[in-house]
Amino acid sequence: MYDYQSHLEELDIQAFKTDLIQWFKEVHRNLPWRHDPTPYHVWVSEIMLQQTKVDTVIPYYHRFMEKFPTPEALAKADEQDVLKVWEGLGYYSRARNLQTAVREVVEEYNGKVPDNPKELGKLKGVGPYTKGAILSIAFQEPIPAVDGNVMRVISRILRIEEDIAKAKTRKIFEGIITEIISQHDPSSFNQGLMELGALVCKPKNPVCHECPLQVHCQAYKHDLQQTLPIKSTSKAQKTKRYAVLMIRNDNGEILVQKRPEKGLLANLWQFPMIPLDEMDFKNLIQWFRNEYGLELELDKKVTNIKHVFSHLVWQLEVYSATVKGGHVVSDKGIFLDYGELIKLPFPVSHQKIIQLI
DNA sequence: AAAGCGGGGTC
DNA sequence: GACCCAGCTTT
Repeated sequence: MYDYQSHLEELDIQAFKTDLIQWFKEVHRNLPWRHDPTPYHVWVSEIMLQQTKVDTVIPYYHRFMEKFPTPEALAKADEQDVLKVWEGLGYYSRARNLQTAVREVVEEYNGKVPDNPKELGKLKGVGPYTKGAILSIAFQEPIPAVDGNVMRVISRILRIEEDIAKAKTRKIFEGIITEIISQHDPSSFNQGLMELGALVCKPKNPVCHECPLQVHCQAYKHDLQQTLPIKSTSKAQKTKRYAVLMIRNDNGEILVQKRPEKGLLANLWQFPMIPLDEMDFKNLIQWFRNEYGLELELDKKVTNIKHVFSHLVWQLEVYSATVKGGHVVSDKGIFLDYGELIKLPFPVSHQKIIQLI
């Protein structure tokens, strides 16, 4: 393993800080959560930005703040309404954990977001990165906020060849940032590293000729900017096949059901899905009779939908069908008309099916 | 330490 | 297609 410690000792930390912060103040993007960086604003934005690009987050952030402008407003909201605002953003446990944590802040901390690592880090959904981001950006505390950008930028600057996919590698970067972070403006320092990672020191084809830190960069010096950082690859996803049923009753209402409160797409809604690897398609009518006590009449296959998640792939075969009668169906589902149905949060894969109605 | 957890953009 | 994104929780 290459010795990056010598490069850290070699680094002109004062010039590095100055160059980074000055660049950030000159070119930083005008983002909505930067207008008034209260702890609540920073918190919500940082949760939304987890594994999600800035451009994707912006419209969600506006809608979220319009609907839940304060911790108190979010605390007393219905979880289904929070999920509806989050609909399409993904990683829905972020929204549920955020509300859980905000409720704790309102009840235990009088609505004030904790300004110390110990209490902040206990909040649901607030991990090492988010804790550091809130403390540095909202409270100007010199705490590292190490995300993928920071690991990439610092890997290149100091020629670090540790595998950034490994969990323990993050601690190496936290140690380095703790040593070099600006005590005077930790907010601009941390945001500067991330902004640089997003705009200049990109994963592929970094724009080194525009980089304010070029003179400090070991990767540039040795032409390793395309090689670093080192990141091991994850294994391929598995594919699961489902039949998805668009079932209308006599009133033209459609059967939907709420997903379980844990696991994939928790507490979101969907059209009934039958795993085709576990059951033969020809048994579907019988299965539906047992499950719902209704006589299903299949109409036709409407379409196929392939939906890719980070860890698996859904192959959906969408069928239209009808039942006689069928108004209320216990906790396994409910018949709703279009106007009622679109008030509920659906995953994107099933939003595509709603479009077919 | 590894797996589970979304969805969209880029190359 | 593969990669990656202002990561965290659970196992």
